[in-house]
Amino acid sequence: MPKVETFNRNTVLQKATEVFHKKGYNGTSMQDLVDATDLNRSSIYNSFGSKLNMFLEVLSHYQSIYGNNFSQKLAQSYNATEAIEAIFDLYIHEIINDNDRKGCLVINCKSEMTNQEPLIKSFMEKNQDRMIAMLEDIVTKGQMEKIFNQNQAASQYALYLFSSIQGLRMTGILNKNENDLRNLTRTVLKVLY
Amino acid sequence: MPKVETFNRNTVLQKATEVFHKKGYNGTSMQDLVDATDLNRSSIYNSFGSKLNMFLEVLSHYQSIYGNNFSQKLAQSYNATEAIEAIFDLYIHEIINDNDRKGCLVINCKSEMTNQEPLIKSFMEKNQDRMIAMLEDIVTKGQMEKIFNQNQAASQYALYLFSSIQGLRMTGILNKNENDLRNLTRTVLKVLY
DNA sequence: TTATTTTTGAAACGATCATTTCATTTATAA
DNA sequence: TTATAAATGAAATGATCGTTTCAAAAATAA
Repeated sequence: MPKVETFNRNTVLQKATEVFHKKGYNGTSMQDLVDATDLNRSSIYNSFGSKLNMFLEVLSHYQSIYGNNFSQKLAQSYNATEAIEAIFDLYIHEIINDNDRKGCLVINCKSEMTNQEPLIKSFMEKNQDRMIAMLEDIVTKGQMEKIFNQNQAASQYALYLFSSIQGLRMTGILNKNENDLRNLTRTVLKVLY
Repeated sequence: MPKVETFNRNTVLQKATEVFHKKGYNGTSMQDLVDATDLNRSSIYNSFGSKLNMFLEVLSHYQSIYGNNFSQKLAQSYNATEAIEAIFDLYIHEIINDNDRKGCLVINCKSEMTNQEPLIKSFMEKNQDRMIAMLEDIVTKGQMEKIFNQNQAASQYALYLFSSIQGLRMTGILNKNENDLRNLTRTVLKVLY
């Protein structure tokens, strides 16, 4: 019966992600999205409902890609040290490859919209919970393996690492010196040992 | 000859700061600024030139207030430990009092505009240099006083602290638990000793 | 082929965007 | 008081905002 959706939803989301990432939510116009996605204005509204709704899908899409990268790296690591280093390594690469200094889409959105859009706020809360749970998992394993010390509860170290990642990502917007970033990471992780 | 500027420029900047802080640069309209400052549209353009120009003045204003707070705290501290703790303490209070989760005006702006506005980018570079210089100063003193270790150069520790502050400020948008934040700060500073 | 359902294109919606214009008001210096 | 120059108010600028509308095109199932 129906004419089926012709465009590839992931491709469209990828294009939309690039625009939102570059210009931010408020800096992106619907015309920008029409131009970037090669979709008709009506098709966007048919498929995504509104600009905010499309952005929320973009966020989830971006998050799931990140999540997959994490899972892949974590699966490859033999112990907690490798795991945590793999994660920071991933961010350092992200920073160095971010030539136009866009920063992190999620962090940018957190600072732009958390206090304005309830749906964004709850996305950020879930994101934070998820990140901290993952980090706490790694720390707990490291502590059980006696690789990490027990000076702090795993949950506290997880919050510390979560905070450090956000700091690293913000710092990396202007400082892309790999030595600096690796040194910074070493300093952050030192407290665990 | 001339009629002199009647409004108080600092008061106007303060009002404008509140709006930009709450809504971000792209989220703030000239109408918002007219409403908030009780200034006429023409007067704003006469006195500030453009929205971007007014925002740049707002940033400087905000920065100078912060700078004064820093100087005051630093003058009151007897050694490097007290100095660095005073700074983190200042941010923790800032976070806890930020009831509507606006975050830090400068950090928000860094993530929103660094890749879009050259004038903002250079402001952020200067801001980073200034912050790191201040932190390096404290670390150097702490190292000379043998309070801090010498495992890393003062400049590297300064970058680490700068990064940690940004992380703390971003984390504080959603997590306002004072125990968590103090614990986080302790963990950050532990590496110095 | 035909009926059905969705996508598409183009135009239009009213609202709002940052900025400009200009005549009027206001306050100063002479 | 009078000449001068800036501040002010109100309206208008053209562009762009997010969103809606609707007839035409397209693709499927029968």
